[in-house]
Amino acid sequence: MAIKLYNTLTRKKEEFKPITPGEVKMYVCGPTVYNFFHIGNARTFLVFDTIRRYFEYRGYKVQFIQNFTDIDDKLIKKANEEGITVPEVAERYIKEYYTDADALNLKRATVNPRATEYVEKIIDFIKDLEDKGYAYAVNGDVYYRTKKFTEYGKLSKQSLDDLEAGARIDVDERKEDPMDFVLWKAQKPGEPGWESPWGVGRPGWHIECSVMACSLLGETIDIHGGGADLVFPHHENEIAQSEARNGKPFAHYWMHSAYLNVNNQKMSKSLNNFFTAREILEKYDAEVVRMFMLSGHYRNPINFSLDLLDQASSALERLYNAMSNLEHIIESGNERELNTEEIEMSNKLDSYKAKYIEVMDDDFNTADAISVIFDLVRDINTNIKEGSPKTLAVKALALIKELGAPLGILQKESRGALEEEIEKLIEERQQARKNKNFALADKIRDDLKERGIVLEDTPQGVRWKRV
RNA sequence: GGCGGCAUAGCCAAGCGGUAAGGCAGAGGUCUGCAAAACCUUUAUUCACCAGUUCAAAUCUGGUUGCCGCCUCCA
Repeated sequence: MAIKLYNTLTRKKEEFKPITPGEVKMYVCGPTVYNFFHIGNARTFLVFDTIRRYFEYRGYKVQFIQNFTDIDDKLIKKANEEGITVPEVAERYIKEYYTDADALNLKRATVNPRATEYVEKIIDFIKDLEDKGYAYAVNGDVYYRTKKFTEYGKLSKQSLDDLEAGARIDVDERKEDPMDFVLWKAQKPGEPGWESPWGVGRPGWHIECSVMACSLLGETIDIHGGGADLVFPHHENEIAQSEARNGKPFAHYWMHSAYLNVNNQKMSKSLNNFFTAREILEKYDAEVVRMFMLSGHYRNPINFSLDLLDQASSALERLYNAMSNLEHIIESGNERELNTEEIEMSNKLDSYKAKYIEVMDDDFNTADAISVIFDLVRDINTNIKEGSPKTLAVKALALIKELGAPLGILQKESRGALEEEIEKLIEERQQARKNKNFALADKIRDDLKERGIVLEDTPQGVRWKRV
């Protein structure tokens, strides 16, 4: 069975057919590095990280490119405010990006290209557009001639005429058409600039993605992704630039993640209603954040709140409890052969994996995938208990981890070994219980709890976990 | 004005033509020295509303209401 995904370009779910068999070339628009990223940005990063991991899980080799926009008005503004240079601002927030992205357990991209590393190529690209009549220069600025690209609007399903009707008033009069957008900006006093055929200046925003995607992945790529707010104009413009220059489709599939809202309103830096990923990660484990984000479908908006994070945390805990229980079964090590029922259970485990793949193949339905894991866990909790054969428990535990991996959850290391001193205390408590000295037993249990070790008594002996 | 999305239990959320997944929270029970964990039972005759199509609709069509987004930098 093949993976199906929703293509914004066709507004339909389509079967994924790679350009090169077994490979996925994907480009995802990354952050403008002038600030910490917020939890809404994190959603997009997380969604595409999961999609990438899932492709890998299904055996694809994925080339995952995510750019850093390191030259733009906001960086310049920030640099001026802080009295430092634009490259210093970029350097700082790229570093901060990695800090937070790593904390969120986002897999590192194959390449994180930066716009400023591609200025030469950007200039060449714009020159090509100019040669083909798709670009024109005015006093050091260069604009894209949207009217000439007849398919303009095909991604956002907007027609140029309607767009013009709704355009705001502050139209630059040097443009031939209000919808033309800037490819190259002439340098203003105090701004960084690069030499170009049109004078000193810097790239416009949209051009960098066209150029970097093309340079690193080729003229046609498999998947281009980003947040829903990039559909228009950013991705529309990328298509116009790339297809005008290369004369072939830019990306086969366009994928967009829905917003993360606060009180049902888009979280954004301009609305100033955001939480940074960092401040959330101070209070919540990255896995909890992932659990929360992936509990809804990536194309549906989700509302953000601390209460929902708490719910996700409780849900995750249920999963980890099951894993912890399996570890205990494995440690107590019942080596016997599987009986008929257990063989049946072992085979049944495989059916959960099949179901998981089925729902994930269908446009990355992580919500369903998580529910499959919960169904699996309920079955395991019911049918694999103290006294079950070790091999069965090993298989069950491995499966939970396997299914959690593409989602970036349930990968925490096992509990590890206990310190000798604590083992002694547990032993002491067992003695106390045997002697019905429950006061002492409970005191030891409470003390250990203070130290982060929770004890649970089972018929097969005491079970412990770290909290 | 143009384009688009959403409305499912107390909360979150999947399902998108075959008779309401899953999680959180709550209630009762089993187990336990007490706990914890786990399990069992329970919580939507019903999917914003009104028509229609169909043997069959939360799912399709038309309309109504409400909310949100893009068209301007934004993930």
